Amino acid sequence: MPTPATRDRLVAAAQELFAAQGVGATSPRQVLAASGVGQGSLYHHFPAKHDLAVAAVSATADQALAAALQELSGDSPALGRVLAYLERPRDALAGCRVGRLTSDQAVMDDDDLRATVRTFFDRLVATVAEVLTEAGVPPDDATDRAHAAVAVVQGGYVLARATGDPQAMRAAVRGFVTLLDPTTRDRPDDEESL
Amino acid sequence: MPTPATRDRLVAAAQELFAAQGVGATSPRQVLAASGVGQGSLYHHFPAKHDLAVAAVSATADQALAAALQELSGDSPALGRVLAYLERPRDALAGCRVGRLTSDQAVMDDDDLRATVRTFFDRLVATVAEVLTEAGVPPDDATDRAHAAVAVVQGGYVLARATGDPQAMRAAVRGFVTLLDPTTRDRPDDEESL
DNA sequence: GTCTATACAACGATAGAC
DNA sequence: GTCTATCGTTGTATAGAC
Repeated sequence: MPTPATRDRLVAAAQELFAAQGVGATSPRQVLAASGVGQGSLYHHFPAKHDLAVAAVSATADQALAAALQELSGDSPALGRVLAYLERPRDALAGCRVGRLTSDQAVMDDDDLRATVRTFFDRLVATVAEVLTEAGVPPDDATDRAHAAVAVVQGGYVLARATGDPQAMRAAVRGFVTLLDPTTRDRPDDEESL
Repeated sequence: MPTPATRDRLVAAAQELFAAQGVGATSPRQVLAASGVGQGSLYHHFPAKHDLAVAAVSATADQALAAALQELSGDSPALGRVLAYLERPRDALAGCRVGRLTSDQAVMDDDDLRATVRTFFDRLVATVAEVLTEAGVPPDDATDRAHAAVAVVQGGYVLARATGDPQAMRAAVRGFVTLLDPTTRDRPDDEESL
């Protein structure tokens, strides 16, 4: 299909709008305007808003999960990979594109969308737990710490958005990392330090 | 004023609806229906939805902050007070009434509402940091760990809602607590254990 | 497959009687 | 101070020509 892929333009526009304002707060009309497509085309490709939302949210979750799994895999030391995931530079003020969906009523009321969000976090936490186990943490502790690690990042987004300060997320991560791996205390901060 | 306080009924109904569905997703009409008040009464007390939202969100934030500060103050050992805050039983699937507002576009687009949310978290984090300092943690670490503690709770809400499992929040808190205070490892779990 | 035009409900807000 | 009735706009979705 050599077509300019109207469908892909719609999905991409929906992903951006969903990330910026949430699913429930984004209207099909806005997606049309942002993508430059006509009314009928949208409803040709996606019979209802639900169908567009499923396509866009799935794409966003897939992309986010792939990025995280990328960081968590590899041959470098296991604990270092977890630290890399925790300390990855993030657009803290924008919030997590997947995590934010948990307070979007339009998402939680839709079985398909809720399942997508659930799968993302189930896999993310399970992977972090595996890597921590590989790092020598006992399995039970690894599961709890994996939950804590993912929660610190998600909560860091909340704090950063609430206070309007991206440093709030960095402080939260730092507070957790220095407990998880005390040897990081004397390490130079390798991120932008503004 | 011996009146049945129509205004209070409106604010209370708005608080519940905001907690359940968010601010942007709640219409004045729903507040009317839930409170049993007439159209004109709402707009008599609150000229616009913004005014009702400010009253309801402020009340919710005030109540939530008072509850947290209550737990964090007192004469018991400082570290124990932080643990009490972290481990307090929470309705994890409902989400944080204040934290969830950070992904509500209607809130973030309103200067007054955003300021209310910000003040809540600024004060909460500052108080946790003070108590940690009182517990003997160096000031810099105390600030980072306070951010981490509040973030773990907020992220615990996200995980619990995402997975549909209240235990996800408990796992996240446990993962953080055992790092923050290793002596808690051998402690019996004093909460309801499903 | 894409477009313009339109339908119908719910939104936030106002008017004006009581 | 409270009510019912209504306004103009935007939401989701459909109709039907091209």
